[in-house]
Amino acid sequence: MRPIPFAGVWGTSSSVSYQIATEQLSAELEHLTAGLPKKEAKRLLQERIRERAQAIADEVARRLTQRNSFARVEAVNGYVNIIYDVNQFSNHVVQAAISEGSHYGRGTPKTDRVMVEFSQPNTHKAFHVGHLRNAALGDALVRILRFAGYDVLAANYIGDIGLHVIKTLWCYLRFHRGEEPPRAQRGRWLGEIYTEADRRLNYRQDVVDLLNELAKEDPVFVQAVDRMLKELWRTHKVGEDVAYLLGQIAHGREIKPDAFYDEQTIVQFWPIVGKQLEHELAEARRMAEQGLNGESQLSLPELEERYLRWKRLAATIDWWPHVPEWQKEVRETFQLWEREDPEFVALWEETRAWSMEEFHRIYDQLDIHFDVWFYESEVEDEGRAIVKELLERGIAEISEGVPVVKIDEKLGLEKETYRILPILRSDGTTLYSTKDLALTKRKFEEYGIDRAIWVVDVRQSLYLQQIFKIMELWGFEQASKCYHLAYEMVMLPTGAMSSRAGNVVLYEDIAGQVLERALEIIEEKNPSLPTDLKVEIARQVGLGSLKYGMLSRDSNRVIVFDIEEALSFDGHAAPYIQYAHARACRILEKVESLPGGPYSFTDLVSQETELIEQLAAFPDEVERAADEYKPLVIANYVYELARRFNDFYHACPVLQAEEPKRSARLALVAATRQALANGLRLLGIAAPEVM
RNA sequence: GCGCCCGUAGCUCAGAGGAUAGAGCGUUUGCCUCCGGAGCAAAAGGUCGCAGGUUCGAAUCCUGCCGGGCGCACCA
Repeated sequence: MRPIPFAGVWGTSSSVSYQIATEQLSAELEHLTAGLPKKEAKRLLQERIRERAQAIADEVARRLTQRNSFARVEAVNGYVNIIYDVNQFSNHVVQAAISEGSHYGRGTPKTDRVMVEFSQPNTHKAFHVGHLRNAALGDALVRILRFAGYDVLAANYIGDIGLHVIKTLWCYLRFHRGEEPPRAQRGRWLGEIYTEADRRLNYRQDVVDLLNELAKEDPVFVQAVDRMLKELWRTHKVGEDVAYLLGQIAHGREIKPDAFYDEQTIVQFWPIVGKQLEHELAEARRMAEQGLNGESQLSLPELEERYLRWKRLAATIDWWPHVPEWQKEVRETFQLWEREDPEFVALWEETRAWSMEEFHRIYDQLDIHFDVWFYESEVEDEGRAIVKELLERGIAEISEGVPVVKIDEKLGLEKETYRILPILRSDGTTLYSTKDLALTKRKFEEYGIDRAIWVVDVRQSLYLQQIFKIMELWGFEQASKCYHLAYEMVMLPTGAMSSRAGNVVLYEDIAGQVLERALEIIEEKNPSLPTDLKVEIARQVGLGSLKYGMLSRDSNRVIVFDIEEALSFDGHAAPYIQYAHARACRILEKVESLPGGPYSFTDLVSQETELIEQLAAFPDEVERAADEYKPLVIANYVYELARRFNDFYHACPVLQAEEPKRSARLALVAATRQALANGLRLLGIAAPEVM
């Protein structure tokens, strides 16, 4: 049984006659089709079943019509369609939406308590559009589950300690001590320090990665290597390292960052590499101008990209000799944290507050709220105790000096599935897994939850399954109630975001642009509004649009974030839906009060029936979105509702209509406005009354 | 090597085993004397990656292949 998929009729449709026909005919057809070629037999079968299904449907429809309990019962293409009374049905839907108001669509209260952990930003790092996808998704999920009737706890888990924090603070102390960023910029400033730290510490690897790629993919470069190395030898006399480089590149073997005898080799070699890349690029451009294919197998954009990478690295080639010493300093800095050095802890607290201030500002702006705040720094000790316990109970063991859980082995799995998870560093410092085990235990023991949902990037999929399995091995029954809501990453047209490579779109930058654009449009469309209202509406429209872009795509699909698209408020986007809402408000504003029901929904045109049909679907869609953890369902729903409302709006005058049509249409507008507002609210998107 | 995800219109994406696969952007053409044009109407655009299978019926479920992305021991 399913709704009839035709606009304008309401009822239930059943394909049961197909099943009956198939059963009835199966024996009979076996000998009928005997001896026929397979294809023909199949066609005959299909034909007969269709005929029989139609006959059965006719009979069922005839009998149901005689009883006369429905408006109409018909048989079409073997389906039995039971059609309701239009006026009754419409009144039921419209009056429900009006009388239930902001509760329209709500599910019955459930006893399950669910915790949704999402957002999880790292302090000392930048909040970018990838984090926005997570926040929008998690927040919408919380709102939907709540509306569906669950008892929901929204939890945030701040990454306020870990290697990234240590690196940032090392870089601060080493290179930026005493610098004071402007107050509103402190969070971002820390993020930049982190990027710098990361670039410094990975510098050798980045240089070597580029060399290895060139050796592997650029035959022209490989041909020129001999000459380049001779030049290096002639000018700087670094014999052993030249031999090493030549050997590795000639034989296609990987160059290792720490295999050099002379700290200066790469420093001297780098400009020579640059000259070669520059030469290759110039050559390729010259050939392209003449419309010829160059000798290089790489495309012009690839050559350009490589040259740019070289150039970036060349700007700080003096870092090369220092990298090992910096790495050592970072380990020492980690010890300051482990020893709880008071001065260091004070610095950590201060800088952490800088990031938290920024996060709170962002959450306020986005209208995202949490019931529970967890911090990684709070579960370190608990985590270490758990590792000890797991070791004692034989679930964990020491392998190559590292405490690990060999999950497949413990579960008795032959095929490698969950593999091995380290749960503490060999030097005793904690890992993400150490802290996550402690946190998960706390969720179940202290919050009494029945289900735990993690809204986390799909790349951590294996990792989270490992955590869940360790909880199971440890004896937690709730392990089976853990669920990872995975979502794909946000990429840029130029590729994956990477703070080290310097191509990250920060949330605050894009939000700034979107707000500015939204304000411009309001200024143009509605110049007479008071300024602070314009600003507020710009926020609602701009950020709504940003969120909708994140929610209107399936979670397991990569989003390529395109600034142009984010700044466009036309078509399939939040402003379209908000605009429909504002229009509805405008009509309702013009009547003193909404006439009471029942209304006369007779002689409806298709735009009216389609709108009522969509209105009626809301409660089911909420339930489905909650069952499947899919805000996308609601995103699609509200768009379709707005679309049908716009069709109605253009086809059906409301205020000018004659009674009783006028009252019925007014009620329909009011009901639609309510459903639009409720649907948008579930996505965390505001429904402005004017825009 | 093992595992997960994606492949639908020129582009970005919806699509709950069911009737004629839908939107937006872009292109072309119309619509403000009429509740707000961030809108509406119309045209054009499809071997639903390929090949098998299950089914009365497959974009949807199963198997294999092709193409792309991601993950797999002390990052988070």
